[in-house]
Amino acid sequence: MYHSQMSRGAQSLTATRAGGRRTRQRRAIVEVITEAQRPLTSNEVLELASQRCPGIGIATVYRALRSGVEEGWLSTVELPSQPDRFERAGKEHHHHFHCRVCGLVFELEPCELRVGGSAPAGFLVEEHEILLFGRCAACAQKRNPAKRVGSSS
Amino acid sequence: MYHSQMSRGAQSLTATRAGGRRTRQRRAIVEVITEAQRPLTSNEVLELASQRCPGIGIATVYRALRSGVEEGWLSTVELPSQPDRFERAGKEHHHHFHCRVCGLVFELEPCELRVGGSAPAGFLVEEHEILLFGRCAACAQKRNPAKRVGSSS
DNA sequence: CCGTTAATGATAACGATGTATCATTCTCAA
DNA sequence: TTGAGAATGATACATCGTTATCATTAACGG
Repeated sequence: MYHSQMSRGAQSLTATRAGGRRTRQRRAIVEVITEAQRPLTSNEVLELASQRCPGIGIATVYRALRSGVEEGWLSTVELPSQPDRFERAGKEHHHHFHCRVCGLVFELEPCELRVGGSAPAGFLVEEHEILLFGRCAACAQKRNPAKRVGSSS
Repeated sequence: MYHSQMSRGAQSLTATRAGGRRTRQRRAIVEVITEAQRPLTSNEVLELASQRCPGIGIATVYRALRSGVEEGWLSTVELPSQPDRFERAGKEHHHHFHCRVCGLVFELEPCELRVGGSAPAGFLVEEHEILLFGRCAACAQKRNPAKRVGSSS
């Protein structure tokens, strides 16, 4: 083990491949995010990825999410008083619906609203965010009976 | 000091006044929030109230904010990745503008948008929130020269 | 196959926000 | 005026989401 090729892999390659090594963990993470039809929290990613890749750790999830955002294929969905969620980047401009019953966040149809004019004079609107809160279809159905509208007692 | 009225204030009054005792601190807190034309964070409240009431502590601010919300005269303004802000309750339905330069949050004009239809079928929209991000008038003006729009180098 | 070294997983540490504790001060009804 | 106890201020503590540390594992170019 101590001859000729000691200096083999030394400083040979400079481009280790954009996106890093293809590990089971990273593949699982990319898959669950791609297949989810809604933005996922780090914990949701962990749980889903664990099914395909048992033993995967939360640190790995955070690392993959962070580099995904840096590499540009992931985008962060921030809602008030909620942990960050992540979805694939590059979709059409859209907003989200937060179900207060099950806590899931859903994507809404692409948004063509122009809100520039709603700010006071002199204000420069660079971006807008619209959030809807309520019950998703599943939860609205489940809870409907309990939600009767004020018939006397 | 140890006669007749030992049992005076014992369990005499049940109604200590809704809203509690009128202290300098609470008065200062209510004043700064009332006078501010925008929602304030706990720290902003602390700083502003400190001017009228030197030595006031952050715990007092948090306590007053919490009971203000419980009593109903204060409402919480939550934006993504931001600490809670507080404004007087009871205003017309409105939204907020978050200046990315100075970080201040401003109230927008009352909102008459109806967004019920934008959710998928079966979804029940109970509330909506609109956020604008950009530069407030002051910051837009200050930074304008630096913001030139892509004239070659 | 081999070695370099990036990636992993367990977990400690972190920063931010907010709450609990507790001795002291101050309000306010009597 | 008085005193019960609400409110205060200093600060310890709790929580949450996330990042850093570090020894171990494993991807992959040669």
